[in-house]
Amino acid sequence: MLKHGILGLLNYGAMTGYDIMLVFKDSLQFFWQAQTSQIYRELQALKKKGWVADESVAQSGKPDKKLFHITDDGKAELRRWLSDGNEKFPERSPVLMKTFFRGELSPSENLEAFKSLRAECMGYIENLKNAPINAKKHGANVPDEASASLYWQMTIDYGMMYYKMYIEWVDSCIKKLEEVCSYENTAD
Amino acid sequence: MLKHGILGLLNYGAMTGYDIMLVFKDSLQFFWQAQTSQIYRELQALKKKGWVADESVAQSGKPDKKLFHITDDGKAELRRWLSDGNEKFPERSPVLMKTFFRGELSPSENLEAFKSLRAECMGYIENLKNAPINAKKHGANVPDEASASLYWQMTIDYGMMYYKMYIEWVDSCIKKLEEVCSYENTAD
DNA sequence: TGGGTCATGTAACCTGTTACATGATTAG
DNA sequence: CTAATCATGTAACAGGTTACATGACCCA
Repeated sequence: MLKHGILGLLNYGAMTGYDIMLVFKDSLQFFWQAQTSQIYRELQALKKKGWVADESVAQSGKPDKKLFHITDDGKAELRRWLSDGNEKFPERSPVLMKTFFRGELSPSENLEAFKSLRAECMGYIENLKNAPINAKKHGANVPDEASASLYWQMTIDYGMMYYKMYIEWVDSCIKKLEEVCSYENTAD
Repeated sequence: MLKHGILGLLNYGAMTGYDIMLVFKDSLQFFWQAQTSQIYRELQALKKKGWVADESVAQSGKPDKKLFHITDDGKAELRRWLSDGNEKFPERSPVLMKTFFRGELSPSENLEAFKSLRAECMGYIENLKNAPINAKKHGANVPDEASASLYWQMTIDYGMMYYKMYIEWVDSCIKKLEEVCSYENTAD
């Protein structure tokens, strides 16, 4: 998965591992986070497969950097991946896994957990609002032609709809738990 | 993650690896799928940590089975995990990763991909509607007291809201692509 | 007699996480 | 002088995937 993400980024232009890390942080982090160490490892794996090639570039006043660019084989692989059907569902959710078993804890403990989850989601929405600004920071490394930015916008739309739905769900859980907690209090 | 899911299930009662696999298939598969081989491996790991214990049970006309049950240490670990804050966001989305790079393919190819994604989601919704029925198939292995089923219902609610949101999103993508495709046709 | 269900796993591999390690320049 | 930024990685570990392997019973 990460391999193809990197391939897709290099398809926009040559980049160093460090550049790729920055783009992930600013533009893809809301649906995929990647560790720096993993990016460098995947870059080596991609090179071994012949999908990317690199050249060292000396810089004055900065350490040398390795510029990676996509090869013809890499482009072919990128297109193969894109054409190769949809990714399988469902996506794993650690949050739901925990929710499923919350019967083991008290309603008031769970209520607190959902409240903090809500606050976290609000933060992510704020973050997403800055996505268009973030993307402009590295103009060259991110799609700017109309066709590419159309799809980039789709992912942002998804993020917004997703977090809004998430907050609605969390609110419905909070409501249910507040009811349970109020029964408990009146029973005392 | 899987470790704690298994621990949570065993907290409802003793089960074999095979039982656990069935519960995953019928009740948790919409937010977590687990391979049989992985379940058996995790069971061994859980045993090594002293969180579960097993006993062999001979059966007439069937192979022997290993019944696993949770230990006191296991219960303590389950509660520790539940109390230990929320799982980190965001969850990874392979579908969004692919969407991001679709500029490389033609709008009509992408339109087809979204249409098949839509059909897939509809199937998942139908499946989720059967979740309550599926859960009854293994009564003993799934929560039935009011407190536990409250949380189980929350995960189903999430699933429903999630897939509805997903279909809305896919529809908005389809609409955008149909516009682009119609421009292309009139330009010919 | 062939497929489904019950029942258990091993081995190799791939992907992701965490911790550690280095070193120069530049801005406050 | 110190923290941030640019720049590159290694090692160990944890978690998930795929393929393979076995064996008995039951039903059609």
